Amino acid sequence: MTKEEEIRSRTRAAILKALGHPTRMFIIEKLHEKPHCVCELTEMIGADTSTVSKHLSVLKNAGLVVDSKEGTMVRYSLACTCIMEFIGCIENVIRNNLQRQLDYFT
Amino acid sequence: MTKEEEIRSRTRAAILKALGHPTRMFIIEKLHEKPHCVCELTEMIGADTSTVSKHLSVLKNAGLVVDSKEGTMVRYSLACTCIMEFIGCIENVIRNNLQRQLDYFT
DNA sequence: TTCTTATTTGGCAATATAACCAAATAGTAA
DNA sequence: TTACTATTTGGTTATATTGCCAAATAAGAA
Repeated sequence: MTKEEEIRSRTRAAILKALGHPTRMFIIEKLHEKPHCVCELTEMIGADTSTVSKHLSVLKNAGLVVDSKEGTMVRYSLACTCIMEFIGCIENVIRNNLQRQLDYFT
Repeated sequence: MTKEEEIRSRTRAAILKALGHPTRMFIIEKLHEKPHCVCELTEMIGADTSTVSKHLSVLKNAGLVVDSKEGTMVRYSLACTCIMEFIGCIENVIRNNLQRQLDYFT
């Protein structure tokens, strides 16, 4: 593994890692529908506001969402629209995984 | 968040999480080129064989790679070909992230 | 300036992850 | 059956992540 390959892998993994949490995946799905503020997302998720804020921070640092101030409220939007397209592809993997589990118990 | 939404997010996150490590991203890239056995990947990565084996296990459990036995050797192949397509999209995010950092220091 | 609302950050504890090493397992050759 | 090679699994330790709570910060209204 060359230094370039390591940096490339590390950089990519950092972004994928940001998506590797249920709450953040939910946020991405909701932002794909339309932009939301922290309090809206917090209400839908049902966790502490600080927890939601931290997840948004992770996504923002990864460059997957962007924010914009509107008074005291911060509105978050999806910056990388191909995620849900990729998720569509992931559904096939999920389906195959479930089928494999089903076959295992049959 | 309904129960369905939670399960959906959790399932998707589990797969994205499997991609959230530099070594596993490297493996995905190499398997995209052509199938490899553990010893080949271990040589390229430079980590312990057991470490590489565990990473492969994570990817296999996520349904992203498949394996096939050939004598004592196990050959791993990419099962989800759209990953590298998504990585292509991620390159834009990475570029934007770097640009943002550059702007910050200028 | 003070108060209110929204958001972010720090601290802490619990949980999860990842690396190496050694041992165990699996398949093939002798 | 034994020996060899490749791979997987268990144990351990260190690090990273995540949730909640409390405190701090930011923006606007009064």
